[in-house]
Order: sequence, then C-alpha cells, then structure tokens
Amino acid sequence: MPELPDVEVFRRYFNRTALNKKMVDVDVPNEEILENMSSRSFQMRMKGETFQATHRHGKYLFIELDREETLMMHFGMTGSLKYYKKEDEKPEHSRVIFNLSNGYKLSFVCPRKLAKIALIEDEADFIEKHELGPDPYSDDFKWKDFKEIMSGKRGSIKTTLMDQKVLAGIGNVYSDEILYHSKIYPFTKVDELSEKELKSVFEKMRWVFDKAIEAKVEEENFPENFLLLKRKDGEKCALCGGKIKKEKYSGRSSYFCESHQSK
DNA sequence: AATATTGTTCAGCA
DNA sequence: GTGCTGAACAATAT
Repeated sequence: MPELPDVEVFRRYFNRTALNKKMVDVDVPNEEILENMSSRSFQMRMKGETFQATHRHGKYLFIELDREETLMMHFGMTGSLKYYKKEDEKPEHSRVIFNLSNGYKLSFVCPRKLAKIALIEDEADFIEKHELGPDPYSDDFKWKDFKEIMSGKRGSIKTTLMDQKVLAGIGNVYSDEILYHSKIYPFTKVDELSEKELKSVFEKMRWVFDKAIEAKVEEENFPENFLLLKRKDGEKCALCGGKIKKEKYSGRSSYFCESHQSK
C-alpha cells in the first residue's frame, strides 16, 4: 500500500543508505519493472552514476544522478526498498538491484510487479505529463490551496482525495484514515461539506501524514486510534466505541465507523 | 477453488 | 468536461 507516507519513509531510508554512493553496476532480474527501456540500456545509463538527491511528489520518488537524467520510482501496490550487504540477505522478489561501491546493495523489491522504474529527463515535465495534482504534504501547500482545489468538485470526498490529478499521494487506506479522524462519512459529496468540515479534512490530512511518517509506517508504532489497524468489518472503533463498517465502492473496500462518521 | 487486495490506466456510459 | 464503474495488470494470502 505505498501511499504518500510510505514513499516518504522510503525516501528517508534511501537518504540514509544509498544517497551519495556510487554505483558499480545494476542487476535486473526482472525487466518488466523498467518502463520504456531494456535492462541493457538501463544498466549502461546507470553504471558509474552517484545518487545526488531525492525528491518525492505524491507516490513518486525521484532520484537525481550526475548526468541530466533522473531516476523515477513508483512502488505500485507492493514495492519497497532494502539495503543489505551479504548475498544471503537478498530479499525475495528483488526486481532491480543497485550494487554500490561500498559493497552494499540496494534492492527494489516488488512481489506483484506493478511497480515502475524509469529514467526521465525532467521531474517537473514528468509531473505535468502525468497531470499530477499538488503534493499535500509539501510545505507550500496551504489551506487556501486546498480550499481552492476542492471548490467546484461534485464527487464524493473520498474519491476526490484519492484522485491523483486533484492531489497526489493519497490512496485507499489513507483516504479512509483522514476521513475517520475528520469524522466525515466517506461518500459525502464535496459540495455538501461545510467550510469547517473541509478545514478539518485539511488539518487531519497533515496530522495523519505526520503520525504515519513518525511511525515509519510500521504497524507497531502507529497511534492506537488509527483506523488502519482495524481494517476489518465489525471491529470496535478506538475513538467512540462504535462499530467499524466495510463498504465496497467501485471495487475498493472502504472502512469507516458507523457511529461517528454517519451521514 | 474462489475471492480479496492494492495503484494506475483506460474504456464506456450518464 | 465531470463523475462513476469496471476491467486489466501480477502474485499472494485466506
């Protein structure tokens, strides 16, 4: 479920491990992860490069190289990173492995191969081409921007939050989480929300991201009142004691509390 | 053995 | 154009 907080945790992990390291070469056990290039071409373009800086936009991670080319990673539904030294520590489902000059390796792991790695010319162009909305965790994303973006939207608040063209980075799990703490029924139409409710969504969104990133998105570190620990029909709500309900909506499961998120 | 899961993209429809 | 729905993609868990 790599959404904005997960990718931010990956970015920080990358910074602690592979940043500023030089690449000896790259192994590509699975070419399908690479977008628009062969493993040969990828290996040639990566060899000898040093990872210079990282940026995140929504669920996308961008890594600057020495050359005027940027490495792009998208984690799909099951992607993750693993830094290790010994061969027997190599994780299963390693799809691309960066061999670093300090003897360590960074593996891009993805059991269900829906992740993507690409080399792109320009990050801003990429964001524009994919029509990604602003990153809601960025410091210059303010309440007035959020208000502006949500005005005129007629769909449900949950679908709108998850729309990458509106806001980049929120998926199924975190949209539920944000609305749970905002005490709003997920399928309320955006134009039926009061300004106060909308403000609450904005504030809870930042708060949820902060908490999740602080917890390094590890289950045992999350605050006890997080809904994502209770994604099961019939669980007890940690906020009000009500019942957690599961509802299907266009193929995706939504969880919410029947009592404090009623409509 | 059938179903759910997850993000993105795309097709079809109102 | 906007919003909604479902399918496809891959592989694993229950």
